[in-house]
Amino acid sequence: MPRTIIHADLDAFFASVEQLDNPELRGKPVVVGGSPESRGVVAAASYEARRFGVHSAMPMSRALRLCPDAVRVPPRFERYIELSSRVMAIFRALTPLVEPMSLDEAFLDVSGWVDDGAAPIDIARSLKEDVKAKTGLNVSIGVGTSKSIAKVASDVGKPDGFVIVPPGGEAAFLAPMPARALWGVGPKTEARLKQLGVRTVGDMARLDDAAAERLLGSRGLHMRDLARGIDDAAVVTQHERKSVGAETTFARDLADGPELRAALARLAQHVSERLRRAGAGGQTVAIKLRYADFRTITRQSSLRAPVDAADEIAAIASRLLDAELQPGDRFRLLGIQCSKLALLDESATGAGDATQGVLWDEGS
DNA sequence: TCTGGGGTCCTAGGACCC
DNA sequence: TCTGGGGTCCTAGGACCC
Repeated sequence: MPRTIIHADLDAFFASVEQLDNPELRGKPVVVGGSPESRGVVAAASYEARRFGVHSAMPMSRALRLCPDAVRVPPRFERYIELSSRVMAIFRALTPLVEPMSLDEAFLDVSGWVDDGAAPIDIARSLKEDVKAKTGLNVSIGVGTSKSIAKVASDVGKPDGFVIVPPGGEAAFLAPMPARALWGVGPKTEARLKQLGVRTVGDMARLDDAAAERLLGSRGLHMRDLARGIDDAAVVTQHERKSVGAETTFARDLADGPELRAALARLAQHVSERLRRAGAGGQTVAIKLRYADFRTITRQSSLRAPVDAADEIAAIASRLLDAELQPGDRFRLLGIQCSKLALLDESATGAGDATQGVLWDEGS
């Protein structure tokens, strides 16, 4: 019996929320993200804005040049989290087997309903209609026998997509797609594949074991299997969190001094609060430095015991920063990250949840 | 054109141990 | 006195995802 997996992806989520909450923005190009003066990038663009070539992760300065009539809205994460929770609750009313991938995206395993005689198309349609009726948001739906197929199916249907890949039709569905369509094939891998004439997922599917490993490394066989429509990864409802970090890009490059040190203290405070909320501490503290020329380094230090206090985290981060400082250095970004997490306080509000991967934004 | 912020996983070299 | 081999941990960088 094949599984039935749904991938559900809210369309242009942050931008759609802004249009939902402010009717004046409907039908207009909307870009959500930081200001061009503070070196912001696009976190989400409405489809009206995308017609001008605007997309996620694009520098806001460029987005506004491409689409001068766009309305820029700063992100309101609390609101996105609120709506995301409502959507995830709708998913969980259908099945407990929900794996959120971000605020706007999740996998659902509805095999149980299908085993009981329900048709995948009916389950998926009612889910889509339910989200629209209860939140006003459009969700693109992909249905297939695996996560990988469902994901690609929801991608190709966007926006307001509804694509069902029947069992047995996986390889034929994937074959004409560009290799980049597969999860895990990014710009670098795509370029390497292209050099050897591998352009489509179908080309990838034809690679023999040796060629797959040579081109794609240790994950080669797995990637090649994905290209063949073979994917037995389960929908996982709980993920263990591995790290907690915070970083900030400055509006202008900073030399060492009070401003940089104040930023470091704020970042340590932020990371500390999130660790404590989860009842966890980190046994490794790392800093990330991006220089004015965009060169980026990380430096980390492992401790004898996990820490969660802001002043301790700040002290370790300061030491790492001091060790790297050279006269004349200017920085555009500073980050602090704690990893090797351990539970310190089981009674904290989200203990157990130290673990949970929750709140990513959409972006790209 | 001038490049965010939150993550995960993989690789590779060196230290260290037996 | 020319030099094994395996395992594990740590560090740093990079690809990738949303």
